[in-house]
Amino acid sequence: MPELPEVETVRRSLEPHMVGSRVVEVEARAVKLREGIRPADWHRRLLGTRVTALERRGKYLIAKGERAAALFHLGMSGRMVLRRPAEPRAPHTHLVLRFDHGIEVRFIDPRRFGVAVVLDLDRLDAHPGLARLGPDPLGGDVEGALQAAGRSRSPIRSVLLDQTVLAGIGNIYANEALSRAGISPLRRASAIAPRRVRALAEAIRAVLTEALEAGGTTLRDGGFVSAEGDGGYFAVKLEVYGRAGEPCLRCGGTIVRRALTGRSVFYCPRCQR
DNA sequence: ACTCGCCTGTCG
DNA sequence: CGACAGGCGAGT
Repeated sequence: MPELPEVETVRRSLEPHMVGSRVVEVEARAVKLREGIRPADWHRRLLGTRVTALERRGKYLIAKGERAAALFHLGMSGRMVLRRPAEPRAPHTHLVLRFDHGIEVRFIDPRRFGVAVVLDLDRLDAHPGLARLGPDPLGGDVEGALQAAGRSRSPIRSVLLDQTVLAGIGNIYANEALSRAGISPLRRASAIAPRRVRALAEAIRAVLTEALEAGGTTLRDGGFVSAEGDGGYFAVKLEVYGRAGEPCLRCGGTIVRRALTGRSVFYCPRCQR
């Protein structure tokens, strides 16, 4: 579900409630996620710790504590929410951290593709998910990253989903950036002229910035919400994602959907080449 | 560089 | 009922 704008939205909504606060109670279920929750780790190493920072790297969130760090990834269906202890638990609540101010942070993940793991502070960079992340599209050199990947003969959509190239882009924003840049998601990365690579870099920055300002993309299923429970309203600005069969906003032609390596691409065949 | 598997939920 | 879903890594 969550890509960079959604994860950053969650980070911002959690930050004031986590940073500077102390974990006074931990409830952790031994559940198999992409990286499973080990309750003993959470109790031994995070209970009693004050959180000093909440950072995002790509689609990962890192809560740094005084003695250890907690690494989260929301996978496809993960959520982190702020709740009062008396409020009922949503199904698939796998981890609850209660803070000294009385509010709980709950990690919920029905499909269990997420990550919630305790790490040594000095071994964060050794974590396989973090070690090979490319630059952040909002802070790093997007054009340079695309140029470096520009020899690839893979379809450009696949390159944009590669987290070692740029960290944080998922299927929605890959499709949207390509729409804005007028590039077919099926085009080989190596066959994009330099000026169009520049346009794509700008489109990536723009779409992620606008989506973040909108508080992320909440589709009709309402799957994504911030930790405060708010949906984002970028869905109304989507040009192609989820719009198969609908008219292209530019040329009036029909948006098509097709499978590419198992995942959908959406594009206007007339506007995107 | 693709395919598949991991899971549950929702929509047509 | 099948198709599909915002991700990712193992295996080939």
